[in-house]
Amino acid sequence: MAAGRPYHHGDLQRALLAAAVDAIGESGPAALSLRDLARRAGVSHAAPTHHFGDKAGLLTVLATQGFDLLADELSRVRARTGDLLEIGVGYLLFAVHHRAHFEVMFRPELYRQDDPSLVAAKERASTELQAGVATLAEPPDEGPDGRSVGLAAWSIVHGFATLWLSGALPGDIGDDPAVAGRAVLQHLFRTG
Amino acid sequence: MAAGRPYHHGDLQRALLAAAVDAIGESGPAALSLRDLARRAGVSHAAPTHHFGDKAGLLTVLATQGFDLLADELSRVRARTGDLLEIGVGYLLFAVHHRAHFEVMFRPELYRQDDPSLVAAKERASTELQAGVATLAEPPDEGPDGRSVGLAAWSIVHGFATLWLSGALPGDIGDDPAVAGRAVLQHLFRTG
DNA sequence: TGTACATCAGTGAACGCGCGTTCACTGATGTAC
DNA sequence: TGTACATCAGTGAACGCGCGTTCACTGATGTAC
Repeated sequence: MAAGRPYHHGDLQRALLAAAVDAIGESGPAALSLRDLARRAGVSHAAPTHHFGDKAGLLTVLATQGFDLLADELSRVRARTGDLLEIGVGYLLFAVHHRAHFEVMFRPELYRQDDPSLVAAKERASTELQAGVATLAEPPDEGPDGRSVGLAAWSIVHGFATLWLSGALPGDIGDDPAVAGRAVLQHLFRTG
Repeated sequence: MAAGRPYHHGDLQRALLAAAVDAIGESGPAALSLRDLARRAGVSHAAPTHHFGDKAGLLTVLATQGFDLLADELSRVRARTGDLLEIGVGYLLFAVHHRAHFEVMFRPELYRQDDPSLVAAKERASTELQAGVATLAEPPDEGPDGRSVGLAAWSIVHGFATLWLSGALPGDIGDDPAVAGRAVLQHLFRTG
């Protein structure tokens, strides 16, 4: 196999994305540099340009992947449990297990918000979230702000995930985000 | 007054912090450079080092200011209304009106988390938040996770603020965060 | 009221670094015939 | 089955840029006597 490193990498695009996940995990998305990714992938520093054009191009792909992964995860949990609380926990676990993706997804200034694949992936995730809210046994009162229940669900779950990732939560909250999250989320979701 | 720019600035520390707020508002905290701040303050590029040492030093001061401002704001709203929903709206408005401070506060990798002034300011804000939760008419059930009500309140408010700032919320939500926020927060806080 | 001196605040030149981008190139692969 | 050629993927040298940091310096201020 590794007979002196072939000229062609074979799967450089994927390798660079994986390197980006590692690098973001270490120093955050803003500190990302294409030269560093090339180094991690064992490739010349000009190679990434070939695949992504520039940093925003790479992060657009990463964000798109992220929204797709999130939509998949939410869909899976909904099919399995049909329970909004568990869908919320799924969102939380996605943020913790795909931290790099999650951080990029919610810093839209880092990528191309009008990219068609990105827009599509974002809509898939958004649709999934709404479908989750619709599982509530007691549907929200209708009217102009009927959707505010969905925004409340999204807010509490997103807020807990963000606070967890930033390390702002009390130190004795434990290290299992699912357990800690469920205890918190039930205060909103117990109505469902 | 401005007779040919005096050698001494007079209040450079404050001027640099104000410049930092502007710069962060434009490009986020990660893109901050001390040389840029010096330029904005009309001072040589080596001057900031004199006051803050390095970038983390400056951001530590900014984060400390932020936690102090937040504690002040929460305290004021609590004294005026005694209502957790309004305290939540106060938190939201702080995030929107002091966006640069807020963004730095919740990216602890950017500053010195063990700085004594910072720790003190953070504790003030945290204490205020707890006092706010204590205004709930119906106190939460006690036991090991009695504090989870407070974490739920913090999560929903922090999540809505974060989503608002990142532009992730639906476009037709309007441009008044207090109105939009109140509609969402009441789903959690109506019990109080 | 005056003088001497210490301290403080800001200057500007210099350095080395990592970055993104460009460019002519070369090695590898795939396809037409 | 073989050959020619187009296309694609990656190279490595070069460039200019903004950055943080260091350093000897100078202008301004405050204080002791």
